[in-house]
Amino acid sequence: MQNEIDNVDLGILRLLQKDASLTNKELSFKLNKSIATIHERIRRLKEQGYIKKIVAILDRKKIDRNLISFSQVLLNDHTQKTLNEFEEQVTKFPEVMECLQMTGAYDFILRIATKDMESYHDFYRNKLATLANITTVQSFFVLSEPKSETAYPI
Amino acid sequence: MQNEIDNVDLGILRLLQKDASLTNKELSFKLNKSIATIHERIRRLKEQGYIKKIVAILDRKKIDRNLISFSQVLLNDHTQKTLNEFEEQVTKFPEVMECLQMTGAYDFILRIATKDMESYHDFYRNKLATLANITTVQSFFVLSEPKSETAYPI
DNA sequence: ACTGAAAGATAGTAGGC
DNA sequence: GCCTACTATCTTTCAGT
Repeated sequence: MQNEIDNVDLGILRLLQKDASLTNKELSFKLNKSIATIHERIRRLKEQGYIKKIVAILDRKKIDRNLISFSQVLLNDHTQKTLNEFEEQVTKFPEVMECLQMTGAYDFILRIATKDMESYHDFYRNKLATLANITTVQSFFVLSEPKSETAYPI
Repeated sequence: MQNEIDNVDLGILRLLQKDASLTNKELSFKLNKSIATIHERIRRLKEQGYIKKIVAILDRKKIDRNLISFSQVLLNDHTQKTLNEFEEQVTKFPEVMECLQMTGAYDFILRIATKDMESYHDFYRNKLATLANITTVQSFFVLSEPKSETAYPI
């Protein structure tokens, strides 16, 4: 079993990133391969970890997540212990959709989804700000989303 | 047709956000409803826009997107024309996965996915920096991803 | 609104090229 | 590695409650 990827695999990944509800039959037509071939390719792409998961993307406004905040966090120090503790605790908060350790002036960027500014404030005061070793938190809020993609162009 | 959502709908959304390859049969078992009911609920959730799309999430490192940058962009002015032009042009770049207009010191945050620092540099010099009306670009790079979720806890 | 069952479509498997 | 053909399973529809 080789670990290289060809144009058929790329085509499958390209299409499934945009719409994973496409059937093998539809893929086989678009990519000029038999259904069985498509089936086997998808099995391999999952097995080899190219496809991590298939998920439903929801309209966040419909489920009352109207406010997205990006919060840049600076910690007091950067010992293994402090970093691990912060990560462990902050990733437990359901409001935190994303926690990324970054280069630059701040240590982490958090993407935080809440119902509105009031619930963000509540999260900030009663959850985020209670964590140990935080020096600074700088928050920005999303005004509009001209582009938001999960699909990598490949 | 009512636009309210009940516990069965919530259960479906909760499960499909995590794994949209679940069959109606599996959902019907987990939620104690008939297959036909699940089927009808999902149809409605799509029709009403709760479920925007079903997508495959890829492992970006497997497809050679090893570097993620967050770039904060400040524009020269904030006329309708300048904002629209910037949005229109920056969203066309395939490297730009996300373009968010923000409150605060900067106007936009971009999430940029490239192969490595060299290809980021190429993008920056030959694409992003060529756009009109940019005052400042401040970029940070992802070191690690302690948490990265597409599923809202509901 | 929910259900069970029928009909049609798709996924998954196996054997041959 | 790709295909056709087969079987199991799933989706989709619909009459009945």
